[in-house]
Amino acid sequence: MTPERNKATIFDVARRAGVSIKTVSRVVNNEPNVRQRTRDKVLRSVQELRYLPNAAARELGGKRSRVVGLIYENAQEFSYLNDLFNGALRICEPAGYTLLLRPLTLPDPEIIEHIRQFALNARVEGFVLPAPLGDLPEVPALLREMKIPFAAITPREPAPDEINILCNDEAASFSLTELLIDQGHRSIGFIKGHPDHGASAKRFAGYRQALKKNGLPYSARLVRQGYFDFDSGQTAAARLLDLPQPPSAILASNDDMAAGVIFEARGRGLNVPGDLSIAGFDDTRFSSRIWPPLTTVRQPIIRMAETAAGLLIDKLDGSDTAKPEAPFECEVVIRESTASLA
Amino acid sequence: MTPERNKATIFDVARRAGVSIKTVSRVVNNEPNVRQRTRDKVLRSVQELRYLPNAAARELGGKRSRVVGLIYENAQEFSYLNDLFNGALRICEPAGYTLLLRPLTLPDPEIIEHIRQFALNARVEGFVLPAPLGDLPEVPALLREMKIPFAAITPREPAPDEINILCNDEAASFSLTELLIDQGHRSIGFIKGHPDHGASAKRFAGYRQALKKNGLPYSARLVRQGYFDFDSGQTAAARLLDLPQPPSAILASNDDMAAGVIFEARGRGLNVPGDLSIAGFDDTRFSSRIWPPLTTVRQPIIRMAETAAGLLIDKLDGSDTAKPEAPFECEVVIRESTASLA
DNA sequence: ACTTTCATTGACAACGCTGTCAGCTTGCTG
DNA sequence: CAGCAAGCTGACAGCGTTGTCAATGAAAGT
Repeated sequence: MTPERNKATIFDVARRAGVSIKTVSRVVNNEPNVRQRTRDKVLRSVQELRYLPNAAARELGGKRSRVVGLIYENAQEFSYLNDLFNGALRICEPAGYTLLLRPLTLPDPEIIEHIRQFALNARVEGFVLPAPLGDLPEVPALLREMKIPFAAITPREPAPDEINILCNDEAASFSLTELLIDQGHRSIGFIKGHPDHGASAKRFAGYRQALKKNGLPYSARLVRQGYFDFDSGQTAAARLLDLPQPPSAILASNDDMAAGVIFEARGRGLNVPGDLSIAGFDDTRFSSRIWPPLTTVRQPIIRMAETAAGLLIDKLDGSDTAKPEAPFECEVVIRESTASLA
Repeated sequence: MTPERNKATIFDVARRAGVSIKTVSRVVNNEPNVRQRTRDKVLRSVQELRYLPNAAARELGGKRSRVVGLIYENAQEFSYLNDLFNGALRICEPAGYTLLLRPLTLPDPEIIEHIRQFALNARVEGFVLPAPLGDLPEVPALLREMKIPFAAITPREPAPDEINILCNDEAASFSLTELLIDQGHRSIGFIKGHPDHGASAKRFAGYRQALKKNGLPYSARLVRQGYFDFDSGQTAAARLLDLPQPPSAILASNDDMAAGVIFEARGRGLNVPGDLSIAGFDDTRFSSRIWPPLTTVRQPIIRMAETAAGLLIDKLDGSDTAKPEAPFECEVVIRESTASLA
């Protein structure tokens, strides 16, 4: 039952190097005040013995669990989660941190209690906090109360002293809208994202700005509320297409909804993009694989997650280089779901 | 930096209950030989103090990390992974186990070393081993060598004493093929799955059996090798459709490839399912959201993962009820991508 | 009543590390 | 060359559990 464990302990290393265990501890933890020669000696016996510090003992003695938690909404787009996880993991693992995932299902009246339990049970030292959980005011509030640092990846105003990773949703939405306008579209429907997501407002704002800048009228009839899921996209599209004068293009606030729009359009026998241009946001794994492939906006999620995890770990390790990050750039990806108005 | 931790220790509980810490330990770990009255007393003070055992101390003292590892292929379908993770987590969490994820990228010549490192670093006590990693002979071999128990979720022959969760891929493939035959299709293309996946052979076998039973000839020209990814599905479809007498239906060994087939068919202006019926396997999140929605086979991944994790934990806990599980049933999901031959 | 047996309980030593603090070296300063 | 600060090192006490083993209590057998 007990797997073959690494046998060497700090004592073995110390004996072999002819120093005390404390010195080994210092070297292993990269602490200062060890002569270079001593350090080398220790490092050598660490290597020779393939010494691996015992995490349990470390935590027990030092009060540091080295656990980073990543909580996320379970309904979230999988490829987003995957990028998030892989990005964070790429930083956590080499830094000696364990990355623990915890899905949460929204809405959940006890979400705060669940997060608290998770933090306690898993001894989480710091959280990576993606949207939409980071958008819920209670979650950051809880973590502040519990004194657990976190790195939010969500388009909110960064609080002082807190890590916040942004990307320029608004500018991307602006570009995407302008793309459609450049293609000759004058009547562009918009499907808003879930109201609890900070990104929703940003994306909508970009749309409005682009209309304004290009002298197109804003019409509330062309705007529908969606919830970032396929069905709401389909429903919103149905409403827009039922309009006496339906739009010639629809911009959905994410790709899941855009897929719903395509689905609805096809169901009506409409030709995409001939009869209707459609664009989305996020560039999920399937965005390029549905027919027609979707024009969309790609966020550098992996890099954002890496940065979030990196800054968080810096904070946990006490190497406080609190430089506020510039927002990450999104990239408009043009595919076949949009075309010039005939 | 240090979050507010649960303060009560085993000593506090012991004092309050008027017993020794060892007795508290026994109660908390559900060990025998504690009088019921004593047990109740202890349980009460555990509750009152909201006592939570310190995992690090537990591991250090007891040599048990209570960590279950889930290693998976990074390219794997996300919804599959998501179900896998959620299913396993649903069992691990209440049982007091930590579930740790580790993506692996195939092919990787050092995969064994990576798994070994992961097992050592994370002190993994047992693995949940989904396909395709479970199909690679080296991986089970490594775990056996390291004496780490595992629960494989892959259609291979269960080794004695090892946990193996199966589903009846073959029967499902048979049914799906028969469905197409019943719809009047006489020429049915088949796209094989990745040769390293055990499921591929099973699915292919089901296809052949159905042909045979229904008196249809088997033609190797109608069978193409795929690799479970979108592109290989598209390529295989192109080959099949280029045939002088192309099939009227194509069965792909998973939905990603089936999506590739749809993509290719649409690109050629073919009507699906009018000109070509298409079916897949797995019922991923997107299978119902592409146009047309895909006829496919749904595996009860969540329950399979739950069962795998449950049996694994039973084994780790020593409550060895080694009853071999019956294969799980797959379900054919009929949607609009298949239709009767006109 | 007197063993014997077994269920129940507790004392105490690990477990492998980090934090604290004191002591020993250096290298400078004057 | 004494005097002192700063750099380096080690001894040792925790940290909160579990494992071992001995002690106690209760039940059963003679």
